[in-house]
Amino acid sequence: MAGVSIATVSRVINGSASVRPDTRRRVLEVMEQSGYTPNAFARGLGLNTMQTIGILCTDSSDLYLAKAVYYIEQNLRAGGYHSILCCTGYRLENKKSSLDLLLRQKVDSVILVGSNFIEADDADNQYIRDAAGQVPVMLLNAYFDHPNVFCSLCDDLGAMRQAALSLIDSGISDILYLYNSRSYSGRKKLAGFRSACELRGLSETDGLQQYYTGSSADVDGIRAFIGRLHDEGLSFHAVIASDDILATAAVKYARLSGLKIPEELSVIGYNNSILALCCEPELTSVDNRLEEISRQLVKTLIGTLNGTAMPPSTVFPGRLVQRGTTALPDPVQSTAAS
Amino acid sequence: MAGVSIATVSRVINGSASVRPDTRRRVLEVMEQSGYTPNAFARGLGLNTMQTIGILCTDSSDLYLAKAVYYIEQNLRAGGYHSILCCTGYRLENKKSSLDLLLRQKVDSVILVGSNFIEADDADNQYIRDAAGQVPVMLLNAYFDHPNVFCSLCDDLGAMRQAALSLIDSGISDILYLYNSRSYSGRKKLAGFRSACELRGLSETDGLQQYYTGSSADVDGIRAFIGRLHDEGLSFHAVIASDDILATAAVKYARLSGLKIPEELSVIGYNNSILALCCEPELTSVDNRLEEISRQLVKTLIGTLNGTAMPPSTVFPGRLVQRGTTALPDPVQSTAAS
DNA sequence: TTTCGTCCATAAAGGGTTTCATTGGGGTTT
DNA sequence: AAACCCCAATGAAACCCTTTATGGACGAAA
Repeated sequence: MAGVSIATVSRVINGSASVRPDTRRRVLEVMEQSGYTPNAFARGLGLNTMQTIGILCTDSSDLYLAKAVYYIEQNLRAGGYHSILCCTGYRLENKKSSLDLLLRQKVDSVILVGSNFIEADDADNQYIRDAAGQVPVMLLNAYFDHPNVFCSLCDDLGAMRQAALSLIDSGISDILYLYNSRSYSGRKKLAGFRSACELRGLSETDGLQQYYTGSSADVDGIRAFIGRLHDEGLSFHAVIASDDILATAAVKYARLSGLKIPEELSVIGYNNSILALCCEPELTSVDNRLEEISRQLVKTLIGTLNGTAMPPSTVFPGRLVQRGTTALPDPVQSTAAS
Repeated sequence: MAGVSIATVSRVINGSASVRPDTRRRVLEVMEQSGYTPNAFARGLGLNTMQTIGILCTDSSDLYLAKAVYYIEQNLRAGGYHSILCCTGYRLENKKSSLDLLLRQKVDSVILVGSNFIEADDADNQYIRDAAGQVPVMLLNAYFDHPNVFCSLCDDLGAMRQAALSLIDSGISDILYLYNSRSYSGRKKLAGFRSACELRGLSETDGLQQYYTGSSADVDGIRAFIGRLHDEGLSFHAVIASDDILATAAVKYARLSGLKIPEELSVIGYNNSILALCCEPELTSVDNRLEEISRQLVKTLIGTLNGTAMPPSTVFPGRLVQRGTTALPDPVQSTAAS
């Protein structure tokens, strides 16, 4: 207005139609000196988007998921999107209602992080299909085959199989696989462990798959659990865990039992988190490429929103990072935790 | 419309003016069966708010800050607000531009989490004052005296003083205080440590304040750093660290040097994080009441947004959680990590 | 002179909220 | 019982601030 025009300002802001250079400059000048800022709500109303993505995370205080959220947010912002975070916990009802909340907020898409039970009772996943009817739905580290649902994940099964194979091929055949059955990824990795056993004809080691049912933060409880397994006669010379906390507890168990690591007990964790570095000795752990997975997810999302056809899923291979809790022949370099 | 009215629907939705009960019911009924959802953008335009709070976090992948963000989000959502997350890193420029981004997005308030350097060069804080001119600005665990700026924090200084006093009074006078000088809270806690030394006439122990300048995630580097300090002739029988990672490294140092914990070396960490439980022995650590601080912050925020006059700052006392790395007489109970 | 393009202004959505005016019913006064 | 008043409930319309479709003005090329 101060300058000369009215809706031309809009064209200047959005760079939509052609505006004569000096007109553009004049408008920008006035905008500058008057401190004008376009109203985001009105803009949203007109464009029907506020460039906002909903991140639906079960528990962003979890070490691993927090990193996921972090990477996602970074990439989203770099792509010009805002992230609205929503922590749902693990109860289905809360997930549903939070998702509704986000959709009512008119987010452009929803990213599900740390969603367990994706394959549990398939009827439980109807809410995902419903959401996919409205916006593209992105799944981090989970697979779900449905139109308008996109996934970016690590081949946890393969990575775990590889880790188990490494141990077996180094001569250790009694391996305790430790996981939390409530965790979808824990079960997925279990399949990888089983696969490795079968490949090497160790099917009789089935008895060495144990799940821990307590709180995943109760390190000492986990340690005691392992101790009880041993006392009950279970014999094992290696522990593979579905996350670094469980593995850390195994290391503590070994220390308190006087077992030498890795001579008498090898331990492999998962996620390659900071916990792996806090261990003494440092923990061998599987790096599941969280940063790459996250980046790819956002890349796929933005491509989709721009109308580009994107592959419905991308899978990255895992990577075993060897440190002090194993003595594997494989000359994998030790690397900083991700 | 389907029912009978037009703007009455608005009243029903907002519960603003009085609507006859049966009319309300009829409207709700139609809304239900027609699957009507008010358009969030239009709503925002009319009300000039979308009930959204910006969380400006330096690094939400940090164990401690991730928890902070988590608690804040939980409380905000319980209060009917959405959280838009923005990770800025530690560079001032990024903080400023991210804050602008949020304000342009018309958030109702901004919460700063993990903002170091709050008291560094005061000119650097102008952006906070500017923001406070537009919306209430909330500071988690930092103090800033300015109109429309509200703080909720733990008395880290006092808590650290108390921790140091406990050690000193148990007979240990050569204490190494370990921190990262880039961290605002690390310096604040240093003041607490100094205060304790002065109170007990231990001013000559000033030499025992050491800061580590490397990456805070490089546990082994920190351990080596402590080793060098020792090799250079520094003698200490206790380590107090400004976070649990540093303390964990101290424990690793002791183990590798063959020092018995706590007989030959006592260690106290800070934050009472999961790392404290992963340590062997478990780490004595200061709990700085993150959950309460966060809850109070959101409470203050929502009160302020509702027009209630709120205290500009609330301070919680810290709490020393004693575990295996100290042998203090103080009969404080061991507690689960927060 | 006509035609075509470029640049810009006018005006119509976009979908709610809110003020204001209207209606009607119940209680009070006479 | 009639007149009056007041208040609760509702509808009509202005408003919030952009975007975008439409069309007009103007200059250049044919």
